[in-house]
Amino acid sequence: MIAQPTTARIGGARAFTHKLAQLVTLTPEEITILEHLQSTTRMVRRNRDILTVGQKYDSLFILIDGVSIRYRILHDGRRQVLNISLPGDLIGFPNNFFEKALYSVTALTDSVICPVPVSRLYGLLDRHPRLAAAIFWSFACEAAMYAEHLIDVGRRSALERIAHFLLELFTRLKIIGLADERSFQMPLTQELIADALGLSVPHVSRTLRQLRDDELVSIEGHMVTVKDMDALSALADFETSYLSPFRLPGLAAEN
Amino acid sequence: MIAQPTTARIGGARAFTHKLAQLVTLTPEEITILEHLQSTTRMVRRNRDILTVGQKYDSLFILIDGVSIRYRILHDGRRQVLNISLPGDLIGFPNNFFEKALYSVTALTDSVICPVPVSRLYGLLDRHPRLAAAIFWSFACEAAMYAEHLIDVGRRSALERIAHFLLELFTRLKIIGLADERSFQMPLTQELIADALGLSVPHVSRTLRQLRDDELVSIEGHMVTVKDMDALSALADFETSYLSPFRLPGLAAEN
DNA sequence: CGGTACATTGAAGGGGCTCAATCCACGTGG
DNA sequence: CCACGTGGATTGAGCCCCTTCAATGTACCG
Repeated sequence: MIAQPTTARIGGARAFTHKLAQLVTLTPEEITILEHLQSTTRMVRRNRDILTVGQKYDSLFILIDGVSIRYRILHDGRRQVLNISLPGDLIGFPNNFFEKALYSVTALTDSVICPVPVSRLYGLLDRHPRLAAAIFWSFACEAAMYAEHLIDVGRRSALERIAHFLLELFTRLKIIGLADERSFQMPLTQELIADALGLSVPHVSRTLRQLRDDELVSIEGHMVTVKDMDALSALADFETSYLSPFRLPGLAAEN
Repeated sequence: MIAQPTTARIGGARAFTHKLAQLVTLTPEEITILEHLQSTTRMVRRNRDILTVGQKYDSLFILIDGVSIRYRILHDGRRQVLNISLPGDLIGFPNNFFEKALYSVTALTDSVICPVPVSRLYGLLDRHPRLAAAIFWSFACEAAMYAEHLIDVGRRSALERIAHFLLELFTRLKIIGLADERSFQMPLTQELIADALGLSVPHVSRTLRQLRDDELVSIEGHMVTVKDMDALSALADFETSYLSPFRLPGLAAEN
């Protein structure tokens, strides 16, 4: 009833630059640097690892195109999806700051990524602090998503949880121009939604049905449409401020 | 049976410097800078906010002494504790990177904090990149704790969850010198443990009893002793690598 | 000595799980 | 063009882990 990852790509080459540009007014020079950062890309096939747990990495990756998940599998096979990366997201935090990657990251669709050596980032720290700070902010934003995710699984009912999940995904897709006014393509299977939200697959199915029965959303194929944004937001205790730009303290755009 | 926050302080004035020193070999100059950073401290009473949701902040805070929690309360009163800060931890990430603080942080014990203006941090970026990177790493470590926390509430049973929680707390306290070889003082009430792990208070109580009955831990007053580290770690799927220092890519200590 | 805050224990109920069958869409090959 | 295989979604029955509600116990404190 919902979705399965297809080979169709989701994303756009300018998502990363576009996201940072919302944070600080980029100078032409900075834009050039960013574009240059993204000049060498790599293709990753669906279901292949972008990062593998236990490996050592010296680069972060900008996800140019595609959808990927970071996850952990417990000894008995239970899986927890930790987060979902969309085009324009940075992959590898906090993995790359440890001796060995703590989690695997797998591409759900054929994807395009762009490696960014960490040494290069440290170079940015020096010479382009505003860019570095903007990247820094994107980590803060990711941490905020973690927090909301934690509230989801810790204290929200299945119905609230899925409502919140749909709204967050919708909002993130909209920010990068991959959602319509009120609808979007669901990039995840119900099994992945279950593993992200700490639910079982049958219960995800039942809960989605209830959201439809309550006329809060409609689902046709992979297309999810928010029918009553206010009611859904109220149900989920959702508000967008943790996803949208915001400010860089001490770093007002000088121009 | 377990704990309640007392007025007794937990912590030590050098915890923050000490933690960073484990990351990079600090030069005397860098140590001086760090100590200078922590020169002006502030007292916060038990049950007072260190940060309040919705407020605007231009500083991070180093927690010198005491224990605090970051949390969110939903409209109907359910609470999710997002993380627990111990002496030496930085408070205010990611809160201070948004226009308004997303969550409140409350002191559980009388605490000593030290404000660090964000502009000061950006100054560090420039002139002392190794220090800045070490601080940066502490954010990565916090993100890793978020991830483990998410696995706790998403995919671990109550027993596994509490086992993991105890081990993480034990390990963190040990790193800052506030735990013995196999035991530590529990700084949280069962209600706080419940709200951190997405459980009810009675079930926390029952589950702790089971851990005692199974001879995995013993609890006497506030004192928690790990009786069988291996069994407890196996139960919880716990290993310390996400908590302990590790490496700063591209930033080997030059001396 | 009574009050407050926290912990413990029990009984009953429910939300979500497990297990299992069925259904459906789609792609592939004969 | 159809048969079949596969991955995913749906639905149902029964159960269990954990919750809720409520009472009791206990330490500490003014």
